[in-house]
Formats: sequence, C-alpha cells, structure tokens
Amino acid sequence: MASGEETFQAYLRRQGLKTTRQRTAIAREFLSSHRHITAEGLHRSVSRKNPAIGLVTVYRTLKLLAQAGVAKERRFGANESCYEPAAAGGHHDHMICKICGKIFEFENVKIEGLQDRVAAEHGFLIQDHKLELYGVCRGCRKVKPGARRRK
Amino acid sequence: MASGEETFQAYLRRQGLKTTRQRTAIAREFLSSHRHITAEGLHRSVSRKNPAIGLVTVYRTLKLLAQAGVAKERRFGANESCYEPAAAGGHHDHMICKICGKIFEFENVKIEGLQDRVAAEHGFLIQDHKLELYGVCRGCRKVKPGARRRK
DNA sequence: CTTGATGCAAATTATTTGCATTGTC
DNA sequence: GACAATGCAAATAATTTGCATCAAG
Repeated sequence: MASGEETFQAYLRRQGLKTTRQRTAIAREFLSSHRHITAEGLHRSVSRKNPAIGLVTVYRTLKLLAQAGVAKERRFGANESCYEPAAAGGHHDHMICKICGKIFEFENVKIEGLQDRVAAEHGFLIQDHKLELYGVCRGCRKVKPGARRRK
Repeated sequence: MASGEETFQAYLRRQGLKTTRQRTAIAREFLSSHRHITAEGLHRSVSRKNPAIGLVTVYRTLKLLAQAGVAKERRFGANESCYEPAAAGGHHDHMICKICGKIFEFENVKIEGLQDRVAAEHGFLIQDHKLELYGVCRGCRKVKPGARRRK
C-alpha cells in the first residue's frame, strides 16, 4: 500500500523527473489537506511554511499529481478547479448545497454498478466518472428563507 | 406545453426585462441548435444571420436563458462552459470520450432513483445533478493506439 | 421619454508559457 | 556539469464590467 507521496515519487522517477524540495513540500501539504482544495488555496497553505514557493509551481505540481493518479481534478459549479487526493479507499461523489456552498461526500456502489452497465451497453469503457448532486442540504432546509412572500 | 422560447419570453416579462431583437435571435438559434454549444459557438451561428450581435450579448443572454430554466450550463473537462437546451423530455447525462472528445448522451431512470435515495438518506434536497462518465468510446476502442510498447 | 439593452474596449479571473537562473541527479 | 525545475513577468483564454449610445415599453 503505497502512500500518496510514495506513489508520486515513484511517478517522478519513472518519468525521469526530479524530486525537488518544492514538489515534496507541495505534495505533502496537498495530501495532508484532505478534501478539495484550489491551486490558490494550496499555495496559501504551502506558503505558510515555505514562502518562497510560487503559485506557478503549485499549478505545475498539481498537474503532475493528477498525472500520477494521486490527485483528482474536480470542477464544481464554480469558476476555479478543485483538486482532491484520490481516495485510497474507493471513489466518492459529491452533494453541493446551493445555499451554503458546503460540499458533502458520499459513496454508492449500486450507482457505480449501473454506470458500468450503461457504459457497457454503449460499448464505452469507463475510466473515471463524476456525479454531482446540487440542491439544499439538511441544515439549510430548516431555515426556509423567505418561503414565498405573500403580497 | 410552453416552448422554450415562450418560457423565455414569459421569464423576461415577469422580471420586467425587455424582449429585444437580439435576445429573440439568440434564444431561437440556441433552441434550434440541439445539444451542447459554447458561447463562442452560438455567437458564430447567430452572427451568420445577424452579424451585428456581439459576443457579449450572447454571454448575457445565455445567462438569462439559464435563469429562465431554458438552458443548462455544463462544464465538461474542458476550459469553457457549454450550454444545452433543458430537455423538455427528461434529464440526460453524458459520456465523454477522452480520445476523440465526442460526447454521448444517455438516460437512466434507475440511477436517478438511487440518487434520490442517497440524497434522502442525508436529508438533502436535490434540485439538479450532473453525471459524467469519462473514458473511451466504442469507435476509439477499436483503434488501440500504441497498446503498450514492448521494450 | 424613461429605463433597460447593446456593443465596444478595458478589466478580471484562472491558468499557462517564455526565459534567465537555480538546484538535482 | 547537464538538463530539468523554479519563479518572475508577460501571455492566454474565458468571461465580465464600465460607459456612451440605442431602442423597447
């Protein structure tokens, strides 16, 4: 069971790329910051301990992490890309609350099974998938904002 | 059964917005061009008959169409947003081929049922969802590019 | 005739690239 | 020591906004 960091290092070696101080720092920070983070956000985290690292390097390293299979790029409704560590323990999907913006994760094996079946019916080979449910989360449902103003 | 165009007009009136020549032209073109189109692409189409309409207006109108519920914004792996007419006849999802870039549509009621169940378990109210399968389509599977070069 | 809509150019945002310098292998 | 990696600034790409002018209600 290779840790994300090991997988990344192995990928670099395999590709004849170099293991640099900044790549290691970025990868480590990324892997320890569970759940979706933006390039900008990751750069902020990394900068705390390592102010000399540039945003550009974070972008480049995130791309490498994705290629290594350690990071997954996600793009929710927003304008900027999020990355998240590729969960060692299986794939998960997201529910995004349109009110508070919170993102909830879930896993459902049956849905994945059906996806496989649909793909098979079309002769399509699935490599990856994204399922996002947009709506209102439990917390925000309680609030009932406005509830249709009466004239 | 209101056509997309009628729905849009109604939305404009309801919001106290104006029905302009360009909005009508853009909406009509959009609705007749089935399946995902980018702002740029739609502008190209519209320009053919109506060269004076600016790209900016297309962007603004697409946003209105989305608010009116007539258009759905989608964002596949790519960098730019696609819009597609909100299918009058039910929701559909997408399979995107990573090789040739083609996008296939499919519909699966069982998956949607499971989504509802998962959401319910979390007290989440679904308003919309996106399911995208990324992989290799039938056509591209036949080609086998490279098939792991032997050293 | 009032107020929103358009179109242009300029601004923003997210991301990428050119290039001189630096650090790994 | 070679050659990839970094960081800066500048370049792109997609989209948005300010503003003077125009047109729908």
